[in-house]
Amino acid sequence: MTPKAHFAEKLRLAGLRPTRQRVAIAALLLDGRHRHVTADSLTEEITTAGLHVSGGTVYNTLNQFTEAGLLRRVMVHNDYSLFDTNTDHHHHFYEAENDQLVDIPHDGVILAQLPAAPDGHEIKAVDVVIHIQSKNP
Amino acid sequence: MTPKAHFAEKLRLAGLRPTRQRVAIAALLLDGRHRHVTADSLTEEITTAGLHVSGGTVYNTLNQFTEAGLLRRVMVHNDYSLFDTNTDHHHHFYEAENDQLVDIPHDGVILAQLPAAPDGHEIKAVDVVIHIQSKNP
DNA sequence: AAGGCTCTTTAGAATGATTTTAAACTAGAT
DNA sequence: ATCTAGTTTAAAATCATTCTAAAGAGCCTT
Repeated sequence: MTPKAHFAEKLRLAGLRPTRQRVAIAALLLDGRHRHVTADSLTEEITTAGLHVSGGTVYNTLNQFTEAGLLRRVMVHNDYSLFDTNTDHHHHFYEAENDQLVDIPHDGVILAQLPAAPDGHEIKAVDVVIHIQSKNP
Repeated sequence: MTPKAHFAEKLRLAGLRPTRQRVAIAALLLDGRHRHVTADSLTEEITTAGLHVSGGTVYNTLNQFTEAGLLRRVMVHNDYSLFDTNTDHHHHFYEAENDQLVDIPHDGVILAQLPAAPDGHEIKAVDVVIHIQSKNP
């Protein structure tokens, strides 16, 4: 199976029509490497790859991939959106000084006790962000 | 001590010059009630109180109060900033459907094990957000 | 392989929260 | 009362993201 066909199939399974743009972005983001991207950094990657995708489509695609569970949105500040290509259950260190996000392995944080969700609700996800700063002395 | 003097003192202790606007906002936000506000909802409160503070100052003040530790910024989405008047260590339920944020009592979530911070770094804060959704059946 | 229907992409305009600006103002020290 | 640095103001600017209307492309049916 060609790589292109592989990603097209992946998109179909996710309920997304495999357009040229979505396949190209999937090839960049869904190749198994674990990293964090922004609309901006992704656009750079696309350009570097000698391709062009309009800004609106980059945003749409990131949102659609996230909704489809192919990406995960990480909340650390309100400046712009961050997406994690690792959708496995894991948490993050965040260093505000350098706007640096680092994955914490799955077993690095253990939640011994979760509160019950409010009546009529269920837990969808648990996000843990550990804010860190460089030590002074 | 008049209420005004009380809040002025509180601001001085936090390293902020107690201006008319900051004292007014402190009186609204730092009275001990635990709640979540946005720049917008705060502006409404100010108006309801028969006062006026310019938009820029509302934003500046929220940022300054946060930096001074009088408020806490809560990260749940990238649409606008949320501030918590409760600065004690606690976590949140977040229901995206209604953009509803609910405090979890301090002992509701227990982190049994924290990972060590990366070399040369120390942990500044641990934020836990439990995303919830209403149950279908 | 052509037609058609719907979904998608595009460039550019629009939106909206937040920040910046430059001038007017004020808290607090002298 | 006076001075100065910090603050407030209204308005403009910024910037990530979304929206728009028209052009394009999957893909199903002939």
